Amino acid sequence: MPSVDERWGEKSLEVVDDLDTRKAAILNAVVTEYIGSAQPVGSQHVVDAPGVNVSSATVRSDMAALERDGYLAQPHTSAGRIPTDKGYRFFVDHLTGPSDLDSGGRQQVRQFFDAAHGEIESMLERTSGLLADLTDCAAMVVGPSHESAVVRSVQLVGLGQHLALVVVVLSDGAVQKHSIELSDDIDDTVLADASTHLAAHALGKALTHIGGPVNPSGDKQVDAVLSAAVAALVTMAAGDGSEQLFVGGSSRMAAAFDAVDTVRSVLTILEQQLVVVSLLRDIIDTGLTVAIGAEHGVEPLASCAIVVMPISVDGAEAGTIGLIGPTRMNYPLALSAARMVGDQLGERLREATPR
Amino acid sequence: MPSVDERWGEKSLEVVDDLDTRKAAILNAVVTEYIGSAQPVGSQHVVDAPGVNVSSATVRSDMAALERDGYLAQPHTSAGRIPTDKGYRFFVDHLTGPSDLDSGGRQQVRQFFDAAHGEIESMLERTSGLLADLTDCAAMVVGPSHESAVVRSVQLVGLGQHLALVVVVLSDGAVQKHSIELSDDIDDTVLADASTHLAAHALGKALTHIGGPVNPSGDKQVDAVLSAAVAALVTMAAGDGSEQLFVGGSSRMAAAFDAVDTVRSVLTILEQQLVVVSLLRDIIDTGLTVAIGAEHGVEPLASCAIVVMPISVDGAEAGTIGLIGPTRMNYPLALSAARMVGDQLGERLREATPR
DNA sequence: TGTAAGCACTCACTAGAGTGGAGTGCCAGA
DNA sequence: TCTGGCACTCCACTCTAGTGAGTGCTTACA
Repeated sequence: MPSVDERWGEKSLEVVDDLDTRKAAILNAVVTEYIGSAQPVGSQHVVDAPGVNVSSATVRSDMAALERDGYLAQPHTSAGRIPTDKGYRFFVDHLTGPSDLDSGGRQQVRQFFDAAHGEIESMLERTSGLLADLTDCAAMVVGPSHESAVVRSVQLVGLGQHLALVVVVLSDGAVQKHSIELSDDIDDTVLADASTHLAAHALGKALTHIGGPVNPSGDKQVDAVLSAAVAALVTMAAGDGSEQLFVGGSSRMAAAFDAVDTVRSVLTILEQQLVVVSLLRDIIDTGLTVAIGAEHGVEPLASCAIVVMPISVDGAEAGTIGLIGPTRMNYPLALSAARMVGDQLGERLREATPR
Repeated sequence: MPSVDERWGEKSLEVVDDLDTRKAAILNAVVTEYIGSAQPVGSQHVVDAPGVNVSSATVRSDMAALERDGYLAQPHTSAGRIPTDKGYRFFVDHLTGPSDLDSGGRQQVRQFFDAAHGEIESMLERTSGLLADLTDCAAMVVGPSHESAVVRSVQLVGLGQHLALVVVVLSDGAVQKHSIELSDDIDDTVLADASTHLAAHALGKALTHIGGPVNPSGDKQVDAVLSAAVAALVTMAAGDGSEQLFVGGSSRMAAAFDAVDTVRSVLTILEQQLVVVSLLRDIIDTGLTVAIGAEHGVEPLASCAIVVMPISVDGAEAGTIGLIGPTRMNYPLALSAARMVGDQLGERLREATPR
C-alpha cells in the first residue's frame, strides 16, 4: 500500500476532494495519457503508472468509482475512459505542481526577449506568436490599458487645405491620433495658436476627463479649430475603452480539433476582439487561472480550455496573456509558458514604461 | 443550332480559345453548378442550362472534349466532371461579365461607408470584416504605403527620468513613434531644444532620406539626445518598409474546406504578414486580378483562388484588397464585392488624405 | 457531319454480416 | 482489500453484395 506522501517527479499526491492517493494517481495517469494520445484510456494502460501498484482489475473498480464521481467518462460501454471537465479541473488544481519550461523553451523565451526591440505594440504582437510556438495553442495578448494615463503632449498638425491631425501622447507612451476637418482655409499660425490653447486645456488630464468648454482665445478661427480638436479628444477617449488585443497562432486550432465545425466556431470567437478581451477579463475576475470547458460560459468554446495570466508591472496589472486550446491541452506546458512569458513581458513593459 | 450571339442574363458567349458556343455554355454550367454544390457535375445536370439545347449524350461528348483540352477533370471514371484550374480561368476570363453586387450587398457597403468613422487603420480593419461578410471568403486589406510621404512634424516628448518618445507625423497622416533611452537626467528645456533641432533636420524629408550628421547645437546634452533621436528615425524608416496588413474572416476558411489540414496550412500562410503582402504584390505585378490554384506559386495555397483589387486614390495606388477562398469560390460575387468596396475605400482614403 | 438513343460498363457509396480485440463489470477466492 | 478469471459488450475493421449516378461507345437518323 503506497504511503500518503509518496511522491514522484515534482508532483505530490494527497488525499483531497474525496480522492485517495491511488485514485488521484489513476486520474493523473488517465489525463496525462489522454492529453498525449487523444484516445480513451483503458485500465491496462494505467497499471504501470507511478503510484498505481495494483492490478488492472483494481484499477477498473477505481475507474468506475471515478466515473461515478464525475471525474471520468466513457464514450461507450466497452471503451476506455476519458477525463471530464471535472477531471481536468482536479488535474490542474491538485496534480499539476508549479513547473518550469524545459530548457529549450526557456532558451527560446530568453532569446526572444533579448532580441526584442521596437515599439510595445509590435512586441506584444510577436509575443503572441512566441506563445503559440511554445505551446501549440492559439495565444492572446492584451496590451496595457491607458486608463490611468494622462496627456503628456497634444499637438495639432496641419495636413492639407482642410485637414489637420490631433496627435496625443499619453504618459504611458501611447500615441493616439484623430483627424479633424477644417471648414475654412486655416494657416499655420492659427493651428499653432490652437495647439497652444489645446495643450493648456488638456495637459496632465486623463483622456476621459477632457471635455467641456475651453477658455475662448478671442480669435474666432482658433476657437473653431479648438472645439473640433476637443471633440476629437472626446472621440479618442470613447474609442480607447477597450485594450488592444493581439491573437497569434490561430492556425493551431485547426490542428487541435478534427471537427471543422469546432474550428470554425472557435476562430469566429477569436475574431471578435471585444468578446475575447471580456472573456479573459471574466476569467481573471472569477479568480481562475484556467477555465475548462463550460466554466467560462461561452458556449462555442465548450470543448476548449483557456489559460490566463495577468501581466503585472510593479504590482499593477498591465495586460493579460491568454492561451486557448482543446480541453485536452498540455496544461503543465501552457501554464509554465504563460508564467515565464508573462514575467518576462512584465519586465520588458516595466523598462519601457516611465516612472 | 444556337446562333453565335445568343445571350442570356448578362453573359455573352462567343467563340474563343478553341471553345465553341455550346462548349462554353457547358463549361459555364459545370463551373456554376460545382461552385454551388461542390459535387462533381454529371451530363444530366447540364442539359437544362441555357445555351445547351442538346441531349445528355451530346453533352457527354462535349464534356469529354473539354476534359481532353484540360478544362474539366474527372475524380474517377464513373463520376461527373469538376472544373480544373484552366476551367476556372476560362470561366473568369470569358464567362464572367462585369457584374454588380446584388442590392442587399450594395446597401451593406453603402451603410458601412456612411457610418465609417475613426482613423484609417481601424477603418481598414473593419473593411476586411465587411468583405469577409459579403463574400464568405477571408479578406485581406493592405494599407497605403508611406513611401512618398514626407515628415510633417517631429517632436520629442519626455516620458520619465530616462525615457523619451520621438513622435513623427507624416504628410499622409500616418503617425509613428519610437522610444529612446536617455543616459542622463535630461530636463524639458534640453528636450525642447533637441526637438527644435530635430525638426529643422527632418521636416519635409522622406523618412528614408533622414540620417547622417545633424548640425551640432553646441550643447553636449542636446547633441546626445539628437543623435539618439535620429537613430530612432532611421529605425522607423527601416521598419516601415512593409505596409500594414489587416486580415478578416479567416474563420471562413474553416467552412470552405473539409480537410482540416488544408485549413491549417492556409491559416498558417495568412498569419505571415510579409508573405501575404508580397503574394498580393506579385499577383498584381503579373497583371492578374484573379490567381487560381497554382498560378500564384504558393504551394500550400494550391487549392485556393485569390482575388486582388488595387485601391487607387487619384490614379496612384494606395493599397490593395485581397480575397482568398477555395478555387470553387463564387468569382462573380468576389469580383463585384472587391470592386465596389475598393472604389468606396479609395473614395474614403482620398477624403482622408491631404492634397 | 452532327445529334440522339441505347447499352454495357465503371466505381463510389451504402448496408449488412462477420470477426478480432480492447475494454468492461462481476464474482469467487486468497 | 485486492487479484485472477470469466463472460460480455461494442467499436473498428473487413468483406460482400447491391444500388445508382455517371461514363464511353456504337449505331441509327436527319
